[in-house]
Parts: sequence; structure tokens; C-alpha cells
Amino acid sequence: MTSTPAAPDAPPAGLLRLQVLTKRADFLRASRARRVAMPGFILQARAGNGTDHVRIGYTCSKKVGNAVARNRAKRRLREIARLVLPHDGTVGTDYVLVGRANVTATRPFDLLVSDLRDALGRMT
RNA sequence: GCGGAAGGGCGGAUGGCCGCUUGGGGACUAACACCCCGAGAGGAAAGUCCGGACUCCAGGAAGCAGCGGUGCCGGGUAACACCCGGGCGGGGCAACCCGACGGACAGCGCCACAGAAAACAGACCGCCUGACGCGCCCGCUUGCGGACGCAGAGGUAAGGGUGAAACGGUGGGGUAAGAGCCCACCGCCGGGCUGGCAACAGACCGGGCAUGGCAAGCCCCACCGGGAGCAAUGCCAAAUAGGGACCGCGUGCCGGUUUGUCUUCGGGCAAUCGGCGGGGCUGCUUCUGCCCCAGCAGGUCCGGGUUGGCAGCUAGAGCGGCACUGGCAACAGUGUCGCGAGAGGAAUGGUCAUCUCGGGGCGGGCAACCGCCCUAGACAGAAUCCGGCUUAUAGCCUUUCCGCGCGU
Repeated sequence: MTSTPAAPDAPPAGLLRLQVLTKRADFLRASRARRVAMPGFILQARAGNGTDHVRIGYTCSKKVGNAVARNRAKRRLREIARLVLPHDGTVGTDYVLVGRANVTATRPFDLLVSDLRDALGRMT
């Protein structure tokens, strides 16, 4: 994969498009698949979703905190997914990012981004 | 200046880059792909505790029962358990604060511990009187008198002590000692009078006092309330099914008309109309209405199914500012200006700078203060929508009032 700098550029046309998971069943399937724990989050990935898209879901349980803390953690996870997955994701895979209490909302953003790249590297 | 009381307001700002949801517009047949413009979390969005709007269900109305709620009075409001004003009680020097604040002669129940006694009177320690007699002392006229103590019995509830509460309180008179036994004041009860819309207050007259507390135990009284909730509800599409079992009520009666059909020409059967009857529609009753009577409106259970999209969905008892009018006020009216999220695994952001307010650290200085560095830092995220209440909250700004001290 070409590692374009984490530039705040829009993903160029032609790169992978993301779809958001909405079905509870998809989340349950992903949670039973491979997982990689990182300091800022946990990545779950399940190949073969039967589509030609990269699909992504976010989970922040009540353990992460109150509603404000959960929303903030989810937004940061969404942002790193938006920056990394169109370049480094694998077609036909469902990814689920799970937030962690205190860490996901406070870890420096560039570390969070490199965490996701490392996690994807370990998956393959 | 110090200490205190009651409110009101705010709750970071600006910019760059990259995004999300949505309204409008743009060339195009269209798709959600692109471009432009606009909008996009709170004072509590929270707890889900009250009150409503709205939707569906119970056919409608009234009464009764049951259940739930409210509970000093008046006003405000769509409504409220909210708000405003007033009354009463309690706290505070005061500003001010607090109050489940209707009824204990409708009835039942309860009043722990302590205490003699806890609701109807009673008497533990006491106080007072004191028969018969006993003890002891004194006097002398030597068997009489007197003092004291004990004491059967009686009077009393002042004092002690217990308690949340002890059968009105304080003072005086009175008495053997005492007691509303009598008197004054206070309290209480009753009565009318005056003021007030009222809660209530005031003075007056009468009564020696009868009526302990708990209604936050049941209860009584007055007033209010049908149930479930936007996962309500409606529509569309797909998939599955085009069901089964049991219970209940029941296989009606009379009359008319026409049509069809059968006829042994009497009529029968079916359809149709009217009446009666039966059944169903909220726990009961009444009135009214609707439906059903050949299978079905109704009930219970089993099986199957239980996904997606659209609407509801944000402009309404709207909210806020200012001015005027009415009102002590809450609030109402009129005019004018401004604001006005609409997601749906759930948008309203991510990140980087700069600034400002507070906070922290270091250095200089007796101090006021000055310089440098670090740090947006409290509670917290709309979920149908409004009005309240309650709870959480770093820090900042501000108004009025009270007490004390100082100065004029």
C-alpha cells in the first residue's frame, strides 16, 4: 500500500468507499472473528461479507463512559477510519472498532492513526 | 471594610485544513456522484417525578362502587403537585428562611423505653389530720396531765422524680395540708359583633375548664382523574400463512310483499322488509346507539410470522427582547423586532494554530505588583413536542437588602 502522508486530503476518487454497519447480526459476526487489541481501541475484522465494499462499524459500550464520552470516542474512531481504511482496508471485509474507556478520547490523534495502521498490518 | 440574606445573567472566542446530516439551487433521463448558498445540542439536552398536546383502544352519556391523586385562602395558567399574593405556625438581632398547614365530640386502632400512673382516671416518694393502742420523755397531786415518735383509717395532688407528652400556666388569696376552691393576667371553649372575597384577625360578653397526642395506621370530608403510549399510530413493499383446537352464545318466533324454485295446488323452501325475542360491546345499574342470529361479533390456547422503507417529525396553549396598557405580583392584551436542530448503530464533528478569562509553577520585590512557563479546564449530548419540578455543575459577571465597625 502506498502510504500517503496522513495528509488531511480528501481520499482521491477511485479509492475504496466505506459502508457503515447497521445490523446487529453483522456486529455479532465480527465480534466472533479475529481481533487485535491496541492501546487506543480494539479492532475486529471478518473477511467475506459478500460485497465489494469495505464495511466499518463502531462500538462504544457504557463502560467507555456517559453519553458524552461515548459520542466523543465514536467520533474519533470514525475519523481515523475515514483517514486510513480507504487506503489500507481490504475489500469484502467487515471491520469493527471498539472504544476503550478514557484512552480512546484522550490518546494523541496521530498515535491513534498509526495504531490503526499497525493493527491492519497485523491482520494480514 | 468584614460577615450575612435574596435574586438575575453567562457558562470560551476567532481562523485554517479535512469531514457528517439536512433544506434550496445548478448541467443531466435518473440514480445520492459533483458544484454553489444556507441551517445544524443544553442550562440543565439529564432524572423520567408531575401537568398537557397528539395517537390508538374501551360505542356514547349519567350515577354508584372500587382504585389513584390533591389538601390553609385567593389569584394566574391550556393544565399542574408549578408560579404569584395573603393568612397561620416555627426559626433568626435582622435581611430573610422553613412548613404533607382539612377533620381527633363519625368510628376503630396505637402511645415503645422510662415512670406510681399514658386516657380514665389513678397515687410511688411526699404533705396534712389522727381513733384504739404501743414506745419514750417531763411534771407532780402516784394515777392523772402534757410533749414527741410509731400507727389502723382518712384528706390532698402543691413539691420530687420519668417521659415526646402527666389532665391548663404564672402570681396572689385561701387552707390542717391542698386544689379554679376564689381572684387578676395569659391560654382554652362557646356566642354574636366588627374588618376581610376568603384563610383569618380584633375587641366584647359568657363559661372555671369540659375537649391529651398520632390522620406520615385505617378512616371521614371536599375536589380532580378511563387505559396505553411516537417501539403510539397510518401507509407501501417483501417473506411466510391463506390455519388448527377448545370454550361461550346458539341452531329463533310472528306478520307482510314481491321474486325464484319445488308442489300431492293446501302449501313448503330460499331471498327480502318490519316487529318481538336472545346474544355481544368497561366492575355494576339506567338511558341511548351499533353489531350478530347460521354460524359468529366474543374469549382462551397452539402453530406460523415478527424484516425493510415512507409518513407521524417538528410553526406551536410557539419562544425570547423592547415599548405601551391593566394588575401589588404571577400574568394577560396590543404593537414591533429577532429566533425557529430533526438524526435513526443515531448527524451537529476531527485536528492544528492564535487570543482571552480563571487556575498552577518559578523568579524579583517588605508589599501592591512585574516577568516567564504550563493549562479551555464544571456538569453534561436532542430522540414526538410543549409547561413545570428535582438533581448535577469548574469558574466568572451583576443587582437589591440586613447586621457590625469606621469616616462624614
